[in-house]
Amino acid sequence: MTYSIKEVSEKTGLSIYTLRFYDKQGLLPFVARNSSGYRAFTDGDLSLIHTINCLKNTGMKIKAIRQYIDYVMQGPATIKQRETMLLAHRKTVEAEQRKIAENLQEIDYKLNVYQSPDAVATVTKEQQFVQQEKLVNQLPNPYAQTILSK
Amino acid sequence: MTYSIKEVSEKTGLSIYTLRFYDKQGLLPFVARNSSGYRAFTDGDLSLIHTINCLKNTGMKIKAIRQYIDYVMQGPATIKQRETMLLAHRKTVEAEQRKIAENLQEIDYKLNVYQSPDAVATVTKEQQFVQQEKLVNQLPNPYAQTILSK
DNA sequence: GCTTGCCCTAGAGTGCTGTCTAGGGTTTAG
DNA sequence: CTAAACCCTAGACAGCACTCTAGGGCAAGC
Repeated sequence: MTYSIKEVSEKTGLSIYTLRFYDKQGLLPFVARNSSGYRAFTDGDLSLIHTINCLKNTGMKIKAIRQYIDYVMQGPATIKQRETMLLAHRKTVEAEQRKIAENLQEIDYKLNVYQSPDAVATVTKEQQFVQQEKLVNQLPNPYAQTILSK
Repeated sequence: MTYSIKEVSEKTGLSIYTLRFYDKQGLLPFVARNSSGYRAFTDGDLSLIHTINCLKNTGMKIKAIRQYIDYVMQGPATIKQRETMLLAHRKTVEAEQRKIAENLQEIDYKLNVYQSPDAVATVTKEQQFVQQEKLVNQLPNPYAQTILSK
């Protein structure tokens, strides 16, 4: 049993365009063609596409994914290289995750300000401060309202 | 005290090109100009650029960041809208984080296979399986080595 | 007054990842 | 036999976020 590109598109959520694009980029060298030149996807192919999707979803570049797939196509001899690649990738993904978490914390800090009962006072004070800075340096005030008490 | 674009570039890690690009995109309407037409960044401006950076680092699109900055420029009246935006953004970032974590788990599964003492056997068996699939469906075998023990 | 090292704008170019179009072949049901 | 619904390729186009170039202004030191 094999699947057409449309069926694979529905199974994976990748558009037909994307599947053909990936093929063009050398990500799907394992997909065979039938006698009419149509792509005939097997279950094993789907499993590999799933792996490609995981790598893509974690931010790996297409060029790097192609490198990984190339290793897969060369068989068991490249297990060590694959391990090295995936370890390095995991490391970068984890670093990226940490960075995002940190930035999210700063956003949460902003949110706390906005959700506090003193939000208006805090924000007004901040705006006064930046307007004061512009004033001191003889710069135009770019803000909508001028809020400068005394 | 104000900062030149070069100083801000060094402080923030954003290239001068990127800072000017952000300005062109309407992300820096708060940055004033001195008498020579040069951008004069204040400390308050740096703080806002920091916020922009947090939003960008968590994947917010420039267009959405501009919307947020527009709210900031309108003063305390838009606190509610800012809160709504940041809450929605936090939700999408958290969803994205979860998705990445899930995909990373699948990559870890692959890594476990590669790191196991039976790695060669497992990978060989997988390759035999996919080659068998191709054979059964009368498709060419795209793999480097044919490993098909009876 | 001239070189050096900044600053500016407008707009072209790049890299990546798709997405779509044009032109054409195949398969199946009526 | 033909219409509908698939499939194919090559290559154009798009969206995003920069990155760079060309052409020119300003400020400080020699």
